[in-house]
Amino acid sequence: MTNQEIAEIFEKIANLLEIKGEVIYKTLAYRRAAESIRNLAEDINKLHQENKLSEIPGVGKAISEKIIEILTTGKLEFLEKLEKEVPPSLIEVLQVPDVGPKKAALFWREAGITNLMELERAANTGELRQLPGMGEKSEKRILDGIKMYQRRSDRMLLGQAWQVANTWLDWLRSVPGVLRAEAGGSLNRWKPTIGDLDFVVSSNNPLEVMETFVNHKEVNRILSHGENKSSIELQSRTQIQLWIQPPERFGSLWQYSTGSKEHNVHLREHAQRIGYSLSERGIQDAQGNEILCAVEADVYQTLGMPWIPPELREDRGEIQAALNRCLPILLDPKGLISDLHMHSTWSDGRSSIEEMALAAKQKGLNLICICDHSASLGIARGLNKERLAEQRLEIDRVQQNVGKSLQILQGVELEILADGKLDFPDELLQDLDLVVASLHTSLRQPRETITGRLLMAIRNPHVDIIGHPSGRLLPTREGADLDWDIILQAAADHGVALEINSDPSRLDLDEIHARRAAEMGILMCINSDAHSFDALPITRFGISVARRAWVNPELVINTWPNEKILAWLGNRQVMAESIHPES
DNA sequence: GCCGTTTTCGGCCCGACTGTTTTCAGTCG
Repeated sequence: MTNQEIAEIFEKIANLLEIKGEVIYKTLAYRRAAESIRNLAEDINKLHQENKLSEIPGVGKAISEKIIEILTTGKLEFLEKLEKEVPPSLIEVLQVPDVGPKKAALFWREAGITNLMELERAANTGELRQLPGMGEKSEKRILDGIKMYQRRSDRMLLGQAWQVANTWLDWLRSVPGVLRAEAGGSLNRWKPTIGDLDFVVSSNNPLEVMETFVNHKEVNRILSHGENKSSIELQSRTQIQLWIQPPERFGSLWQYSTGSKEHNVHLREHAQRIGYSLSERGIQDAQGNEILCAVEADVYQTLGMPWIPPELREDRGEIQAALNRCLPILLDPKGLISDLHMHSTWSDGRSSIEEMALAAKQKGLNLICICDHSASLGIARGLNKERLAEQRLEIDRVQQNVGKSLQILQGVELEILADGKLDFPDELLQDLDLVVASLHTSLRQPRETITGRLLMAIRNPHVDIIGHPSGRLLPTREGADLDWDIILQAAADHGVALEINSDPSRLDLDEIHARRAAEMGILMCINSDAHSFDALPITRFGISVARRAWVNPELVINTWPNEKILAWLGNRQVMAESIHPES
């Protein structure tokens, strides 16, 4: 049973209890526990063995007993009983916009509705409007909501979301009356996947700006329209929300809209403890005096702490850290000066080595490494020994052309084969400047097998970096079922760097494991894995993973000067020569 | 059900918007 599966069980309990009408704080407790289990870096089975379940935030006596029951018996009597009381198919009804626990309970108890299909039928026949508190408009809203739910678009990937968002930000900034426009929500926190887009605007003419916003030419439907807040659905099905406050309240608004919800709840609890009340409009002290916050830092300062960077605002300890004045130092988005994994036309890239090098130089990088695929990845036209030798000549030629400000290394993205062997023999590997070893095939092997494959790569002294370690593909394909305790320990023991692959559909290591790796002092490497020259800037997304994972910049080898990287590689080379892998 | 710089009991975040109501409940972020 994985952390994810346990978290889902508690989420389900929370939903069912809410419909049942249990006191709200009990359901909140289950939801909070689910969220912190989802964010755990360590395997919950291990925490159980070590008797540390109650150290998980939000997990007390009752919930840890339930976790133990699930882990030891594979089921939970409490949930089974609950499912007999409240039909679990009602949870789907909760997914419909404007339907929450109270209405779901009303539909179920008063009209016998237990699933989405029955809800739709009741709305179509006009049965819903007969219920107390319901009317014609509510009925129509629910029908629309069901349609929206059924055609809902998947969460967008971060890269695509920023593209769309930048277009909207440009437009918003051109609207008369807009003094400032910024992205809020999960986008501003650089979360790997984004649901809706959130924007915040400062303006002294909110009505006028809102009017322009909801009449934008791409709007399909207006979901809500007020003075401070409006929400629209585009023809593309993307939903956008806009908040507006005057400039003197903009800091509070931006802080509020950036979230996360959990961060804000925790922050408000803290505010309350020290005698303040916090909202998107400002802060009130105990006497009811308003403290206006024009910038976000004012909000945090009033509450007795330094400004917390948005990427940290997930309620994963950042508020306590801020209060203790020990927020982590985060990687500067401009701090990457090398990129050690990119492709070229020599395998499946679309740009020549020269084009990649020129773009890298233009971007201000000091060092790049061309890592085309090794032979066995046939679909990517992987290189063999002979073509690698030819490629070395080409790299030397390009190096001459681009000059000394950019150093070009020759590496390889080495295939870890299904049986755990590496695609190239050691003699070939030792001639390369750098080796990135990656899994691309047979990712669904059982945990022991696939962990063993990766272990063999980590233990090979010629391997410097493990590329996109889990192999996940967002938003759909989960990563391999790795035993992370073993993998991370091996990486630490062998001084191998783990890649944070910047491709928006990978972002792998993910932030959970990157944070754990950082705590263990493991080296990491943020690479573009670019397949064309114009993809080099995507390292910004890899940087966001490192920031969200609290990674100390010193552990990120792309922040090192060339000499330090070359010395690190050199040391590994010496180690490799002194070790006989078979002995 | 959880939790403690006021607490081991008694609290537990805040405001905007909508629709159905004549003052508020429900939902959402």
